Amino acid sequence: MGSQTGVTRSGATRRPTIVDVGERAGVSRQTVSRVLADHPRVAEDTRRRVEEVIAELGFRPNRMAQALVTKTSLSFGIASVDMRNLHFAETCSGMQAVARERGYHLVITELDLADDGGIGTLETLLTLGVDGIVIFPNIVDDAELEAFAERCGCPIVMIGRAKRIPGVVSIALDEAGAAAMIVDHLLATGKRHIGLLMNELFPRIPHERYLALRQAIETALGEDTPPTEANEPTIAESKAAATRLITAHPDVDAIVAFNDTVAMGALAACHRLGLRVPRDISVVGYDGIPYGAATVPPLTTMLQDSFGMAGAAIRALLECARNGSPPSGEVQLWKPELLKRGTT
Amino acid sequence: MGSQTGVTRSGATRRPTIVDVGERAGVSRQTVSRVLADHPRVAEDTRRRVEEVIAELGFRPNRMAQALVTKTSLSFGIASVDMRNLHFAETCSGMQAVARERGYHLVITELDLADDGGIGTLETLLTLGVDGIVIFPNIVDDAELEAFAERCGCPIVMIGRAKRIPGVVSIALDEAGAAAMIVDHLLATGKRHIGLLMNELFPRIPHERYLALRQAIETALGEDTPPTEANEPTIAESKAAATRLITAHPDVDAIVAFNDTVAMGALAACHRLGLRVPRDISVVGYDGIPYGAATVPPLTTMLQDSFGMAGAAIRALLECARNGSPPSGEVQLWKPELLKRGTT
DNA sequence: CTGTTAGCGCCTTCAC
DNA sequence: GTGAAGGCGCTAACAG
Repeated sequence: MGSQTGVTRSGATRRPTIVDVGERAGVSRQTVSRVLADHPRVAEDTRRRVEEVIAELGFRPNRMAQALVTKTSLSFGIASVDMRNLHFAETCSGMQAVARERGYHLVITELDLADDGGIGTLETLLTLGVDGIVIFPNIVDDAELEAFAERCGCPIVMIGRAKRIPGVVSIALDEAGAAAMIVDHLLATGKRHIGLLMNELFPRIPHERYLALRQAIETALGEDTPPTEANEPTIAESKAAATRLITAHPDVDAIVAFNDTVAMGALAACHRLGLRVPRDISVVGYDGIPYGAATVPPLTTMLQDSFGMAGAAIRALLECARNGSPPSGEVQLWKPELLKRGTT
Repeated sequence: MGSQTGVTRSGATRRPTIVDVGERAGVSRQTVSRVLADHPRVAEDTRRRVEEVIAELGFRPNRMAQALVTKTSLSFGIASVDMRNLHFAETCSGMQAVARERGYHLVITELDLADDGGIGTLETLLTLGVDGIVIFPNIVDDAELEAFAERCGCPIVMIGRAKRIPGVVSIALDEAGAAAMIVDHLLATGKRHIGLLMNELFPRIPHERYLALRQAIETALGEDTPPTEANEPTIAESKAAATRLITAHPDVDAIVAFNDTVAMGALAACHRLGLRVPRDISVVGYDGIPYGAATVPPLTTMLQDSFGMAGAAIRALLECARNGSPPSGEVQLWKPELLKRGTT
């Protein structure tokens, strides 16, 4: 007997294949394949018949089989440092929307830094046949990433880090511009002693945000190194770090935090210490996460166009996939926007 | 010439295959396959030689080719209603950790409700060959989901909704227990007029949380329907809804919100209205998201063991995948824990 | 212990 | 316009 859409030993119905469709429609499987691919040279009559059978059987082509022969999986790999990061979640949602429009899906994973400093995770994505990779943010060693980019045979985009690496597209905030805007704003509101709460999660890479803020503060105030604490970006750690910062430097009248989570921890610490915000002390974050609107007072933050950046990342990958060209190694700097709310 | 690891037309190096490895090690590709699978009947000597060549070439097996023949992709599909939901992000991170341990990866997607009310998205996951699906939370029509579960041939788990659907494992909070704990706690702290801020994002399915809370309030206070507002779970919408609720029902002295995001919006609204929390009004959320620790005062919330539930979901899928059995249709109710903080 | 044969489901290249 | 081979990279089932 020929193949037959029926019941397998396990009791589950076997999914129909193009052969099943072909037999039922009285054509070869090749013709079915042509219909699926919207090939022009198919008789209108044949096409309709095949499409009917496809609908009848609920046939859907096996993407893995397609990928095996076309070498195109219609999937992208997304490697995040921490999926619980809200800014990542928003970016992810944006990437997914753009990808879906074009028939792509996303394999999302957390970088396992213990394993090869993250390269192992990227290699694993390759074995899945992804057509491109987004790293968010890139904390892989530059040299290793460059080597990987060269041998991996698929385009790579990193979000959140402005660094020119051959074969890698970089999409990031204009940190220098952002820092200048924040410092200007704080000075304009009468602040003079800016303290920083930075992220030391990834000591192996330089903190562009930190460097940019320090530079902006030096330029504006002529000071040298601003008082700085570094901590993991959790509420509890940020509260503790902010308390340390304020205790050690009682003259600090403004805190710039690595991101909104850190800023919210800092804000809570200020309240606990009995400081009035923004009168005694200002607080600024980065990212523009929704929860910043719920604090008292609402958090001033450096808004990132997560959705726009997410779309740009996927579009860059799609572009490379379409014309087979390797990524240009370009750096896209996105204009920041300071959302002035209650904490400044 | 035989196959040769070299440069393709596009300039990218072709990934080596088991044939390449076999040729170089002087064995058949089948032997390489055995080494990969840790098959016992391979000469120690041969195994070592093959492993050397594998390392030398940087060979990694093509997962799609493996999946095509084994009918096991070592992947699970995760369908979320909204990836930007922080509770989902945490669950996702947990699922990913457990899955990775067992060599599985996750294809994460948002349910496209416009397309077949979500079934289309699930069908797409099937074409990718996923070995199981997690729906979070399930907002697909019950009858449709049941039909899908029957024909899809892979196990399905839904998180966040306690409903017995044949062929679907349900992992959810014990809503009745949670509601009783909250109401008891509010009564114990002297509150008498509980208002609800619920989620009407998915009008097509009953709100277990709402029903449970209403039941608990009726039981404890003998009241009928508590004052309720429904809104999308954003900060802004929640602020507005809370304001409406309080304005319309000035005697309300406690608000129970659908989740922490809604609760944070409500808290902000209370502050804005000049109400003292918890003295004038209490606020309770659900989920235990980290940001609840940063509000002033910190948010009282119904803690969910996201990580535990995530692990249970993946483990249920792994179990089914391992012994080929369909899911039992069981309902796992997880014990809630009330995290009493400053807002009550 | 190892090699050979036969596919998994699909697309590409050629014939007709 | 359509069909018949051939193969993507891998594993299962036999041989030996």
